[in-house]
Amino acid sequence: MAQDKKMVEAITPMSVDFAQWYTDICKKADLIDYSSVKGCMIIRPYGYAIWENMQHILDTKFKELGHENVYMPMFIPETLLEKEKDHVEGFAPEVAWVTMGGNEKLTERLCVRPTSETLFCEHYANIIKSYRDLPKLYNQWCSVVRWEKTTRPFLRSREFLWQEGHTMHATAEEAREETLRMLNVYAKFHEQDLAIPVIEGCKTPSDKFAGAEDTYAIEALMHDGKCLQAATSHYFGDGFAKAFDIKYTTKENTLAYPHQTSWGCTTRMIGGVIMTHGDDNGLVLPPAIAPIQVIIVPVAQHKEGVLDAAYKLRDVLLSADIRVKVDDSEQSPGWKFAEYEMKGVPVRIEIGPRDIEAGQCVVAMRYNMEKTSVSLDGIVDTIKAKLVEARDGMYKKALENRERRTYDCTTIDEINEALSKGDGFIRAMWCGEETCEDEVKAKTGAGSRCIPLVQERISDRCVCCGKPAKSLVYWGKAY
RNA sequence: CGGGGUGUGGCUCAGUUUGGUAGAGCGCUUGGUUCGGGACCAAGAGGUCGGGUGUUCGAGUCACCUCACUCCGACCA
Repeated sequence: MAQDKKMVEAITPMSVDFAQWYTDICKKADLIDYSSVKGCMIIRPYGYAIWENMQHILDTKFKELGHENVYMPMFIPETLLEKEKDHVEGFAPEVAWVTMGGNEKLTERLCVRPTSETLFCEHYANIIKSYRDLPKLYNQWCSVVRWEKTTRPFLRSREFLWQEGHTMHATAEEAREETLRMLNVYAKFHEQDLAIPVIEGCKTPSDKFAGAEDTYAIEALMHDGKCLQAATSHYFGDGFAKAFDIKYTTKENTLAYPHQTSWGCTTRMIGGVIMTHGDDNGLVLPPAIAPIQVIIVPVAQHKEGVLDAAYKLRDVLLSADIRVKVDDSEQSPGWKFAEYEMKGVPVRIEIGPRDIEAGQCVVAMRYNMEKTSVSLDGIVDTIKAKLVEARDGMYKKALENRERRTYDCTTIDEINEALSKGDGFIRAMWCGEETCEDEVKAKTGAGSRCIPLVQERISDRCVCCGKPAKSLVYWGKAY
């Protein structure tokens, strides 16, 4: 068996057409189907199970940190959306409107939420009266609508699932801490659970969220060298509080505006997982979010004892809280191998007459396609170790890809030369002027991605104008 | 929103140049043989050709309109 051979003919190879490869995986791994409305996708059970696993990990973490889940309406009256000027200007081009109720024209049109800052603010204005009411740490899981012009499954759909945290704090310091705390939650989730290395950073002023004082984000590098903003966390200061007249009485009996944050991540993360870990045989899922962590494929299952051994093995693993399944369908073993590789199941166990006789089974790892025979004694510990190994191996591979595609540059020419070898992260110094930011993008195609929290000084001069540099910036072509 | 590509059984596509009885492979159903990398044989079911309007004796095929998907740009989670 040649391990480097492409075993699934149905998927367009990455090297031939990365975009096509991506959509092939979305469809062939049964993650999504298209619906009859442009940009609105059907998330199928296998895709949704991935989302549920992501949700569960994050939701648990949010609650540990004191956040409470709520649900806000999906409609925002136009006047409410318009209360914060920058915010409405940022979102107006992509909101969907409801203008009719039944057969009657509404007196005020309703926006289908693109994000819920305004709704939270309206509510907070009603319930925050005293410093004793702070902080307010709310989160909601819902879908939002943004009328995108071009759409792609998970990466850019008109309706997408997400989580939005909205918090209110007595002081700016507290709110700033919260902003970074949640950014870190996202970063850890990506690195630990999704095995995706990320850069934590701050957006440049031109790239900030509409209405935010500071926008932070985590940026990941995909297999093709393009960047993906994987999650964001915003510090709002008291701008919205002022616009929505949210005031509380302090201990000293004075009136003050609270300071606000919001932070979110979306089903786009599934796209990030696909484009970070996937290969020409299909999806490769990190164990933490894989709906099936271990697939057991019985070989010659009609022979006596084979299925029983498979079920027994399943039960042992199940009792150790491993998400495991036996595929006892009538398909051939080869078909099953290919099928679960396409679906990215991290670990496959083959068990047939030869194994049973030897007290063994075959364990195949999805991320590197390695196959080994292991003893059935102590199988739980073996498989647990394999799942850890899968996460670590995937992370290492992704990090190597990022490092291979990260270039330090001090001039525009160097950027262009670096990018001629393939897309990736460009690290270069910046003076802080928007004109330079625009010029870099115009001349190289690489936009500013973020100002990393961990700063280094790779030169004293701006990569564009040559004036004294303020900060190191990551640049790249983005999804 | 600009530029390309594609819409024909569930899926992938041929047929469109030159208008004349709707095709293939895969999948599906049934029966049998198989089973350590997408098995094989036999029989069977399944399509108003994305939608609309027009031209024509006759349209999957020609014209116009429209919708969707997809790729490449600009904008965005």
